[in-house]
Amino acid sequence: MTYSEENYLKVIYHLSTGTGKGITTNAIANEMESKPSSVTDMVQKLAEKGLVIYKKYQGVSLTDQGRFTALMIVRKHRLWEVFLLEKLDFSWDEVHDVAEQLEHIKSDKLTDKLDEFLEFPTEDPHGDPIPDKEGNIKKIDKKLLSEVEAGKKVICVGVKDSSPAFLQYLDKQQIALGSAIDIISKEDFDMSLTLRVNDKQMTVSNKIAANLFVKTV
Amino acid sequence: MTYSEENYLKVIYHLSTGTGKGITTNAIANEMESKPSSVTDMVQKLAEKGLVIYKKYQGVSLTDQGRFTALMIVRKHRLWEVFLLEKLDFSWDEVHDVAEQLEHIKSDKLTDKLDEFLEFPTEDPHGDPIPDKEGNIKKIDKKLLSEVEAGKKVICVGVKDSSPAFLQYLDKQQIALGSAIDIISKEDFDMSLTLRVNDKQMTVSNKIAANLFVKTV
DNA sequence: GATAATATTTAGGCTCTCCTAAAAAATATT
DNA sequence: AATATTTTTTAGGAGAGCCTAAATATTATC
Repeated sequence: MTYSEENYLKVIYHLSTGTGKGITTNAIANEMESKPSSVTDMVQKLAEKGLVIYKKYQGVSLTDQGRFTALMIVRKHRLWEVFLLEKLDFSWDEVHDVAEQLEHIKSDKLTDKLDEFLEFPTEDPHGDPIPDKEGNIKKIDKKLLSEVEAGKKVICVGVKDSSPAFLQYLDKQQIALGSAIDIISKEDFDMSLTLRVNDKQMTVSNKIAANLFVKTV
Repeated sequence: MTYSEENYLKVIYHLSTGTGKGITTNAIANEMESKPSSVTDMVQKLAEKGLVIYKKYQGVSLTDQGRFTALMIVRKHRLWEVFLLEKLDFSWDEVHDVAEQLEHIKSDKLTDKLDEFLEFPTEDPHGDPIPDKEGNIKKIDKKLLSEVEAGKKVICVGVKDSSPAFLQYLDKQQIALGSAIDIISKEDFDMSLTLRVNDKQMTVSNKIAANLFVKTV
């Protein structure tokens, strides 16, 4: 399994969650920042190896074997993120890029020992669940802040966008995993929200709210 | 800097220690388990990038920039070895292969934070010195056990061969870094040695003795 | 349902890193 | 010193993974 093949499987996995349909060539190319023709090439190769199901013009989906492989990469990525944050004092906006490299290290023993060293975490620093070594992954009950109606009290449980820019914004606003958020009002015109977080009132745009996962309490 | 380029620099670095002369194409090919013609290709590429000095048929040597790059790879390799052994309970014969992958992770922050997390170790689990971030590497006073005369008392400070087979042999004989060894006698016929280690007497072949670094006390 | 727009695939090419086989240089042998 | 042997380089090619441009299929629009 090459570095590149692993990245394709991971991207297909991420695009698949939620959709039962085939993932389009264009969607993959966008996510990989490559070209559709490159995707077609690779997808055909992955299909020959039995990792994806692919019919011309019909999009692609993971086989059981492909999904398991993808889950093991996601597992490694998220375990390393926990390691970087908890043991090496990285901030949550710094962990992703390094984990992107570390996720490709091949050693089952390393992965399992790391898991043990971290005391079997179930979520990464962005609130995403960590698959276990059998590929089981817990489903986290969450919705986007933008989808909750005004008046509700919620708790921040994750982020959709984990780019440094967004994560640094959250740090600046002192919003972290576990933060309690009161939704005071919603502005119909631009869907912006007025919130109370840490006893402080603030207004956030719809774009912010559409990238923050919360659970209602 | 690609994975492959880094491996070439590392191999050239290791073959260079001790020799002031150019490293031959064949020596590199042997070490890399590849072909001399492949080495010629890569060495020309590294020379264009200013990482090695190369004249046809004259062998190759590292430039300052090439040596520094190699030292940073060695630094990462040895730090990861310490991590695997001390934090994840790997045994000393298991660390090398995984460190071989981890040494290519690119993040200065990661390397330096790892160094700090491990409390700035100066040697790896095989007794080899760890370069600091400026590329300084301490010279360890050591000689091969096979070169010490009978009657001397020495302490094990490292291994030349770090293959699992050899390291497992040492474990079995309860020889570790720091072990005190009395050289009782040397057999002229086959250069085997009779030793006392941990109050136990044993005989080791010249091949063993020629792969164990010791310092005299 | 025909045509326009979009998405996808194919064809052919490029770079990287490796290879084999042949040529050239260096070294060893007589 | 001339020849044989070994080492090294060159030439040409293969597979991976990417690209652009062109062809083809699908979907949207009238």
